[in-house]
Amino acid sequence: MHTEDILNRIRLENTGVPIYVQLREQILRLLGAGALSPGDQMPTMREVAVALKVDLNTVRHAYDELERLGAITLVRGRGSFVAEPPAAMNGRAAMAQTDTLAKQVIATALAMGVDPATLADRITALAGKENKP
Amino acid sequence: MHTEDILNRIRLENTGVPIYVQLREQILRLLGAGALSPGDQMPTMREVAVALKVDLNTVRHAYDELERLGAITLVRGRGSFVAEPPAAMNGRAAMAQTDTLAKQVIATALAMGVDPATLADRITALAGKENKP
DNA sequence: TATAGTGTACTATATAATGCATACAGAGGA
DNA sequence: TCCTCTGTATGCATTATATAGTACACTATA
Repeated sequence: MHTEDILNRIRLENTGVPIYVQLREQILRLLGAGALSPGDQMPTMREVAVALKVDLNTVRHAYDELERLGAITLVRGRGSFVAEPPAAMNGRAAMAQTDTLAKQVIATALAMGVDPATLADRITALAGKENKP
Repeated sequence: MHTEDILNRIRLENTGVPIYVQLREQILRLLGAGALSPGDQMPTMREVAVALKVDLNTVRHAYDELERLGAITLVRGRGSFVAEPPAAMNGRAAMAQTDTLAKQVIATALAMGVDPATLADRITALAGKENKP
C-alpha cells in the first residue's frame, strides 16, 4: 500500500549476514508479495536509514543491487521507484526457466528433507500474503 | 550415510553472505534432514577446507558456531561428531526451516523474473510426477 | 616409541562491511 | 530565486571476513 509497509515489515537480525544483503532480500520479497505496485515510490534511502538505524551508505548498497537486479529504479532528486515486472513473465522461455528453477528447488528440498508439495504451499502463502483481492 | 554426503551437498554461492554463515546454515540443514546420525563423525575441518577450497580458519569459524549451537561436538585429536538432537528440531523447527527455504526460493524467483506463485504450481506438478516412479 | 591425523592457536595480510560526517548535484515547489 | 528533498559521492575509522602460513596439543595406532 504505502512505503511505510516496507519499513514496518523489514526485520534486521544479527546472524552474520551483511545488513545490505538482508535489506536486498527482504525488499525483493516484499515487492514480490505485492507490497508496492510498479511505479510506486519506494521509501527514501534516508527514510530507511533512519527507520532501521542503519547507515545511508549501507542502504545505498542494497538499493544499488536492487536496481542492478531490475527491481527498482533510482532517480536523482526525485526518489526510488518500483520497476515494471521483468517482462519475462510471458512466453515459452519463461516457462522453461520456471521449470528449470522448479526442478532445482525440488532437488534442494529433498536434500533438506522437506516435502516439495509442502514447500510449494508455503511459497504460495508467503508470496501471496499481501496481494490485493 | 557417510561424511561425503555432507561434502557433496554443500554449495557455496557468491551472494554476499559470508562463507562461514553458508557453511553453518547448510550443515545445520543437512543434519536436521538426517544426513548424519547423532554420534556419527563429521567431515574433518581439513576435509571441508580442501573439498570446498576454503581456509581452515573459515571452516573452524563455522564449526565453532555449530558447537555453540549444540549441533556438533569438537574433540581435540579425534574429530567432530554429531551431537544429540536438540529435540526442538523436530516440531516447530521443521516448519521454520520450510519457511526459510520458501523465502529464499521466492527471492531467487523474483531475481530471475519468475512469478513465485507460478513457480509453486510447477513445483507441485513436477514433484508429483517424480515422487511416483 | 614413533608417526599420522585431529582440533587449537597464533601471526600477518588483504578486502569488505559498517558507521559517521561532510559534502555535491539534480528536481520540484514556495 | 531560494529552499528542501532526493540520489550521489567522498574521506576516515573501526570491525568483520577470508586467506595463507606456521606451529602446538592431543589421540590413536603401527
